[in-house]
Amino acid sequence: MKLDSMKGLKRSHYCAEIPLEAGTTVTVCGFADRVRDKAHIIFINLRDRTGLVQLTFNDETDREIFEKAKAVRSEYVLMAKGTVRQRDEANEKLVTGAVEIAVSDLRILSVAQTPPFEINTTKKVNEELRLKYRYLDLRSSRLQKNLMTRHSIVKAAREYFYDNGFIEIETPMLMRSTPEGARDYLVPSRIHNGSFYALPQSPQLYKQLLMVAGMDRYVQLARCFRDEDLRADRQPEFTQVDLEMSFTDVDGLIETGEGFLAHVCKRVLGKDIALPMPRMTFKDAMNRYGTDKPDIRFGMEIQNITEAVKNIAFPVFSAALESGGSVRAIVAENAADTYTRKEIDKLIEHAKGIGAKGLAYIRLTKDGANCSFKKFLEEDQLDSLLNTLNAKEGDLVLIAADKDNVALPVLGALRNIIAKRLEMIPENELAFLVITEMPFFEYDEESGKWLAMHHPFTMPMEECLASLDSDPASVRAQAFDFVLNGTELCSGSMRITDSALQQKMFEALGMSDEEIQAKFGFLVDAYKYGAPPHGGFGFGIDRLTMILCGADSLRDVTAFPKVQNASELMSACPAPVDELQLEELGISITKKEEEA
RNA sequence: GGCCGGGUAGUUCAGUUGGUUAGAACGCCAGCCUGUCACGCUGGAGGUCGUGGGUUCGAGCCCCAUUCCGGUCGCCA
Repeated sequence: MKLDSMKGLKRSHYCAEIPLEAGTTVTVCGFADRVRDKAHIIFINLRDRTGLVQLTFNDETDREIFEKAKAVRSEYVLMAKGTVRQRDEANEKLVTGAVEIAVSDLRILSVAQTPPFEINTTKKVNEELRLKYRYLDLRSSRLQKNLMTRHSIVKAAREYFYDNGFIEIETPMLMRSTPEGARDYLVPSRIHNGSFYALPQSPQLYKQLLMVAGMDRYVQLARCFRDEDLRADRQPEFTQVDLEMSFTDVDGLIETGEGFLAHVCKRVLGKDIALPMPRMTFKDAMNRYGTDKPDIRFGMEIQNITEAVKNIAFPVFSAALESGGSVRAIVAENAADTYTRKEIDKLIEHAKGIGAKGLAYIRLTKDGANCSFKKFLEEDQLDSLLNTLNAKEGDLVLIAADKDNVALPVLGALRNIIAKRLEMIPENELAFLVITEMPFFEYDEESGKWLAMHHPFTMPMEECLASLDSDPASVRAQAFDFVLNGTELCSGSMRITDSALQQKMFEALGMSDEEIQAKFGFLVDAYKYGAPPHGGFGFGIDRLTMILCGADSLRDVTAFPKVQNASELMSACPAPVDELQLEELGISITKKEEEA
């Protein structure tokens, strides 16, 4: 087919933004969405990123244009000039449904093969196929809407921070590898044979140095990279609203974060968020929800029933108590019908999968209590326990007896699973939560060492400084997380600006002087030249967008996402490179040995 | 690396105890239709049942291996 050119035409309006007044002349362009050929009259829905408008062609009006319209198929790229006309019967489903365009000039700018799947189908097309043809899937109104929401969020973020005195500064994408934390993506250096750059996991060190440099308030929409396994809410490259500010404290940082989120919600959703947001210490969050990122849109809090079960001669309980653990429970209201014996077994299997030795349960059906440790109960003990738990007929009680670092996360995970299953979670609610007083250290069983939970430049809380050596587990940091609907959005902290204290923290982490000098020498040196008190945080824009769009996966709010094995299906990357390229870099590939 | 789920026309799915020529809907192609809007009607084309091997007279179905996709645990300061 001979294609037309745009010559002489210029778009006057986006499809869904044409004036709804009859008689207006408009020129629109886009893709043919659906074509309805009625022999002597043809309707074409024209689609662009704003939406749809109906083009009308009549063989009596203009035979030539009509014949051209007859050739149009789905996804052809069109440009049409015509007159807006009132419809006899409006299509309520379209923004432009009250009118149509009687076309006087039609240009077919590009033809299209039949796409491998329908663009705006209600069917759930296999994601693998959609990712292979990502550019086609991105034509769907769902993904177009998500990307535009993402744009609005980014725009609102820049507005907020620019208006509050933050200046945007770009930090390097090629930087020094810091082996702490996540695995780095490495980039070989051609000039320095055998040496590597790393892609940033975050601009952490650079932004701190910008405070030493006196920039006072920095912000950046920073691309970050982590070479770890993917999840629905984890991509190997992602974007953070990254910032750092001087002459502030934890409260100042949290207020800035709150203001930012409130501004975004107002701008993007038109929603007012009540400030300040609820706060909870890390310890409370663990005790009440078994996680450092609780979803507080529903209850089912974890209860400590250690005292209440003291006199029950159930060996599992006593064993847990003897090993310094506790007995914790959740009460799932009206869950007894859904969770049959078989379903409970599945829950127990899941609990075992995440470290529990088992689970005790009490299922309160209308025929009485079905209790997994009934034979260890004396008279009245069950009633008394149920009373303590505030459990009633129809409820399901799940009990975990173990060390706190097992029992609590297990119940926390089950709490989420059950709530989802029982549809207890209000979909449209935005439950923000700030977790404060995060622990400084985290014990690594594997190496037997204490590691920095956030990062080693985090400022401990002043009252904890004395117990640095004596009781590392109790040391809390001037660090916080923002959580939304059970998803971590942001981590932030005040930084250490005192060289002596920084030295002490490195020592507590078991790092030698040589190690410190080699890895962070430039940072340690910088702080010797005067550093204002400062701190900062990074907000995961992808996750925030995902939640505000109501999407289940980051793939739905990322233009060209990676799949679970970190490859990209459309361009098929990563991919091998030319021998010559490797030679220049002095790299030879050793194939991983196949396992026997 | 472990565990769980999935892969059958272009798409979404069905496919009985292993048994005739693997079906439906949508899409596509052709014809008809002057107000459709998920248009309608008639007809047609379209299949390496993810791949490889095995069991069997016979495999979409059973067994083994493998690959791809998803979820999850480990991992993610």
